[in-house]
Amino acid sequence: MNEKYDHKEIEKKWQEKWQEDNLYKTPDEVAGKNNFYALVEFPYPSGNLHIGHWYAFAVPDIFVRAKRMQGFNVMFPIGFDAFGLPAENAAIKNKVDPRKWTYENIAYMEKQLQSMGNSFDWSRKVITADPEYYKWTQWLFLKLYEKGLAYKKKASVNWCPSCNTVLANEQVKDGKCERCDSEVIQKDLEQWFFKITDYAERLLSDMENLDWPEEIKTAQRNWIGKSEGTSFKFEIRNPKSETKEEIEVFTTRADTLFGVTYLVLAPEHPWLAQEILNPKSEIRNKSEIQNYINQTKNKTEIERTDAKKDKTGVEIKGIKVVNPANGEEVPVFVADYVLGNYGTGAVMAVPAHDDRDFEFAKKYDLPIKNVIAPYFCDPANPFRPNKEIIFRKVVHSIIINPKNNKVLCLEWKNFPWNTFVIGGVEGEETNVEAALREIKEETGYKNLKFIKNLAGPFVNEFYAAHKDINRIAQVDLLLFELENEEKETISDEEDSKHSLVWVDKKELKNFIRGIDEKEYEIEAFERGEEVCFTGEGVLVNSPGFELIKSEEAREKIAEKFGEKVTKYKLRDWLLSRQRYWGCPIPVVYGPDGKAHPIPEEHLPWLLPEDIKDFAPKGESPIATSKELKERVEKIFGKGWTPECDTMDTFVDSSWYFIAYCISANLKSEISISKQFQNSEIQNKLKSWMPVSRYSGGAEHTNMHLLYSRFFHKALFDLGLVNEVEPFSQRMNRGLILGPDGQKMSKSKGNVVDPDEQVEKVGSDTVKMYLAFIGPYNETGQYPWDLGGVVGIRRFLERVWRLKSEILNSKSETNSKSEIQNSKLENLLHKTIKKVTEDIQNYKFNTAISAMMILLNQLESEKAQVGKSEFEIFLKLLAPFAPHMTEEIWHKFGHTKSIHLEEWPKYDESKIKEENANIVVQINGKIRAQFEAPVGISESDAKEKAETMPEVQKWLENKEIKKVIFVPNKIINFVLKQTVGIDKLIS
RNA sequence: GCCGGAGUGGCGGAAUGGUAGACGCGCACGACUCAAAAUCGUGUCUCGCAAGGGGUGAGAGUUCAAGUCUCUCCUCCGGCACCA
Repeated sequence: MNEKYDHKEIEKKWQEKWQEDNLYKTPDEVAGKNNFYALVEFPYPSGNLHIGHWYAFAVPDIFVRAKRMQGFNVMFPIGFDAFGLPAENAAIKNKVDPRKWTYENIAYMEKQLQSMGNSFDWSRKVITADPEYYKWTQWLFLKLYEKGLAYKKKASVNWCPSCNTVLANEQVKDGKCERCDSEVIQKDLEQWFFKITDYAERLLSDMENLDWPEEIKTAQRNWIGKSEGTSFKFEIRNPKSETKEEIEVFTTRADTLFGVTYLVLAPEHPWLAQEILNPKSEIRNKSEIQNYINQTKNKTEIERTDAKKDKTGVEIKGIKVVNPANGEEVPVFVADYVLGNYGTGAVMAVPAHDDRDFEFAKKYDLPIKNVIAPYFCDPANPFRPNKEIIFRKVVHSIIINPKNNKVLCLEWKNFPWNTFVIGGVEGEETNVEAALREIKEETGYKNLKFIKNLAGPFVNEFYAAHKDINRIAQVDLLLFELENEEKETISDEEDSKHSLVWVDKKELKNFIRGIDEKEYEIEAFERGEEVCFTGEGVLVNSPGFELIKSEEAREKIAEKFGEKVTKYKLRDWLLSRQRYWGCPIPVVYGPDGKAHPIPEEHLPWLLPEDIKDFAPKGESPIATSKELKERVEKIFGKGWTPECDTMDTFVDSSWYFIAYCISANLKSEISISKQFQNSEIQNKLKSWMPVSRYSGGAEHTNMHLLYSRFFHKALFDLGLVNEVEPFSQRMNRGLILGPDGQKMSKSKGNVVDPDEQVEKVGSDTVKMYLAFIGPYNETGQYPWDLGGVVGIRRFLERVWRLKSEILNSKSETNSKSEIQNSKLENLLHKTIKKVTEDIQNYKFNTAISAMMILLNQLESEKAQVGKSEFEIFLKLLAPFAPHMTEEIWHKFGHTKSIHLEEWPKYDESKIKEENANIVVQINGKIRAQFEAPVGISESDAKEKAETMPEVQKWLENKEIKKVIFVPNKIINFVLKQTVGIDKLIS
C-alpha cells in the first residue's frame, strides 16, 4: 500500500513535537561532547521572510544537524537585529509606533521561521531593541568611553538630506546614500566616534591566522588600507615671521622628492584655516582661497571625489615652501583633489611621476621635473665584474620625413642590431645640439627641425662587448622632422659602420632590434607625447642619489630628509545617528555643555516613548521628548540636557554573538559589572567563543565583520572577553536570483515567496533545493529554477516510495541486516564518506548528488536492500530533509528522534574496489579500456593492453618510445611520432 | 584605474594534472493508460553511415597527459577608487 507523502501534515507534526521536546535547546556544556558554535547573521525584522532568509538559515541547518549527529554540542541561535531606519520610515509613513511595527514583524517572522523546521535554539533568542539587550550595548559603550575609545568631536560628516541623518563613510555609495540614493552632502556636526583606527594594525595582523576565505581577508586589508611611506617637512618661507613653520606631507614615493615642483594642501588643512584668520599672514589672496574652500564645502561627495572631473585649485600667493632635499623654493596650492582626512592633508606634488599631479601641473602650467628614469637592463648582456663602468648621456633621435612618413634608421654592418640615430652628448652641449651634430655626422642630413622630447630620460645598463666596458647610458628620445633632403658627404669611417634605411612607421617594431628599450621608445613615438611615468626606475636629477634604484633610494632619502611613517585609509567609526529608533547613547550634558556618562544604575537608559512625530528635522526626533528632558533634570539636576542621538545599528550587531552565549544573563537583575566580576559569564564565553563557523552574506564582508572584530578586541583589552578574534571561521554565501536570472524585486515581479513554495512542496524540498543549487561556500548567483525544485521533490518522493516497499517486503526478513551485494555495500560506504566530507565543506550540492546516486542503486537493487542499509541512507539524509526522515524513522519503529542518532561511519576497507578500470591510451588518446584487479602491475597491464585488438591496430609497425603507467587508472603508450605521421599520410 | 573571483552542454552545475560534462532540470523516443497526468525505461556535447575527428572564453607554453599549471589577451561579476 502506498500512502501519500503529505509534507504539510508531516512537517507540522514534527515541528510541534521537536519544540515540545526541546530537542534543540543547547546546554553550555555536555559531558563527553565538544562545543561547536554555528552562527548565522541575524535577520532584520522587515516583516516578511524572503527566499534569501531561507538560503541564509535553512541551508546551514544541514551542517548544524550533521554536526550534532557527529557528536558535537552545537549551539545554533537566532535573534533579531531590530533597531534601524525602516521601522522609523514605516512609522512616519503609516503613523504607527516603530516599536509596535518592529515587534509585530518579529512575531510574524518567528512563525515563518518555525515553518523552516530549523534546529534553532530559540531559548537563546535576542532582540537588539529590547531594553534588556540595549542596556548591555550601552554598558559596553560606556566601557569603551572609559578607555578613551569613544569620543566626541566636531567633524565634517556625510549628511543625507533626505534621511536627515549622518551616514558612516561605509554607508555612502558613490556619493549617494546607501538607503535612499539621495546625494550626500558634507556638514559640520558634533558627533560620537569609536577609535577603530587605534586597532588598524591589529585588525590587519590578527587576520593572518583566521580560517577565512582569502577574498574576505583581502577585502578587509584593502579597507584598512595600510601604506608605508615617509613624511617630509617643508619649511614655510615667510620672511616676516620669526617663528619657523612647517607643512608636513606624506608620500609613499620618497624617491621622487627631488622632483617636487609644488605643494598641495587640502581645503580642510588646519594650517590654512588658521593662516586665513591670521592678520599678519603673508597670504595675498585670502579671499580667493576662502572662496575656494567654501566652494569645496558646498560640493557633494560625488562631485568632490569623482576622479574623472577636472582638477581645480588656487595658488596660495605670497608664500613658498622649501624642499628639504635641495633647498628649492616651490609654490603652494590649495586643491580639493587632496583629501583632508588622509595622511597629513597635504601632499608634495611630483607631476613627472604622479598622474594626478601631472594633470594638475598641465592645467596650471607648472614645471614638470623628471627624477625617475625607467631602467632597462639587458639580461643577455649583464654587467661584468671587474670591468670599467662608463656613464654617458645619450640622445636617440627619431627623424621623420613628413613627405612619406618614414623614419630614418641605421642598419649596422659589424653589429647585429638596427637602431635609430644615436649619439653621445659632449661637454656643455644641449641634447638637441648633440643630436643635430650626430645626425649630420652619421647621416649627412643637415636641415632638421626639432619637434619635441618624446621620452626621457631613461637608463640602460649593459656590457658593451665591442668596447669591453660596462656601459650606463642615460637616454633622451627626441623627435625631428626632416626639412629637406640636402646632405653633406659623410666620412668614410661613418659610412663603413652602417647604412641608412628609411623605415615605414608601421615597420619600426620589426626593424629596430638589439635594444631593450625599443618597445618603450616605439610606444612613446606612437603616442607622440610625453606622459607621466609612475613606475619604478633609477634616480636622475637627484644629486647624491643618481642612478640609485627607486626602492633603495626611498630608504636613503627617507632616512636623510624625512621620517618613515605608516598610514591607514581606515577612519574612525562614526556612530551617532540623528534618529529615534536606535540604542540611545548613554550620555548627558552638564550645564557647561560637557558630556558625562550615565552611571550604570540608570541603565538601561530608555528610549523615550512620548514622541509623536518621527520625521527627522535635522536633529533626532528624541529632542522633542518632554519625558527625557524631565528624566535628565530629575536625575542630574537643572541645566542638564540629554544626548538625543542614537547609535548606528552596527553597534548592536557588533556583540550579538556574545549575547547569545549569555542570553540568560541579559535578563538578570544583577548589575552588569557585578555579573562580569563573577566567573559565570567568563565560563559561558569560554564554552562558546570564538564562533566556530559564521556564515553570512558577502555584503557584510567589510563593515560588520570589521566592526565586530574591533569591538571584540576592545572588549578583550578591557578584560571582558577571552579571545582576540570573535570568528574563527567565516564563509560567505551566494545570492538567489529570480527565475529570470535577475535580482528579485517587487517591481520586476520575479519574487519567489518561500511561504508559497513551502505550502506547495514542503520545507524539506525547498531547503534541499537551495542546497542543491550550487556550492554554498562560494559567492555565486543562482537563479531559482522551478524545474530544479521538482527534481528534488521527485527525489524525496522516491525515498518515500522505497520506504514503503522496504517496509512491506522486509517485514518478515527484518533480521537480515547484512548486505549481500558487495557492490552496493561499497557504494554505501563511499556515499557516507562523500556526504560527510561535503557537508563539512559546505558542498551540499555534491552531497545531494551522491545520495541521489545511492538512491538510484538502492532502487534498482531493492530486493537486496535490508532495513538497516536503508536506515543508514536515512541518517545521511536526515540533516537535509529533517521532517520526512523523522517520519520514516518512526514508521520503522523507532521512538527516539533520528536527529539524536549517531552519524553513520564508513569503513575505509569497504570503499576499496576489487577491480579497476584501466584506460589504454596511445599518445594520450583513449583507445581502449579493460577491467583488471586493483593493484595490477605495470608489466601485466602492458601485456594485457597489447593483446587487445583495438590497441594492436594502433601499435602495428610502431616503435614504443615510452610507457606511462598510472596504477589502477591509465596505461599510456607513447609512440615515435614520425611513424605515426607516415601512417596518417598513407 | 586598482584589488579580488569567475568563464565548462539548452539550463544549475560535476571533475586529487590522468576516461570532460557526474547529479539534477529540460528535451526526444518508448512502456503503462481509452486518454492524460504521475511513474518507469532508453537516449541526449558536437561533426561523421562508420572508422575516427573536434570540443571546457581566445592564443601561446610546460607535460606522455591540461578544464586544472605558466604567460598574454578578452568578457562577466563583486569590492575599492583623486588614499599621495
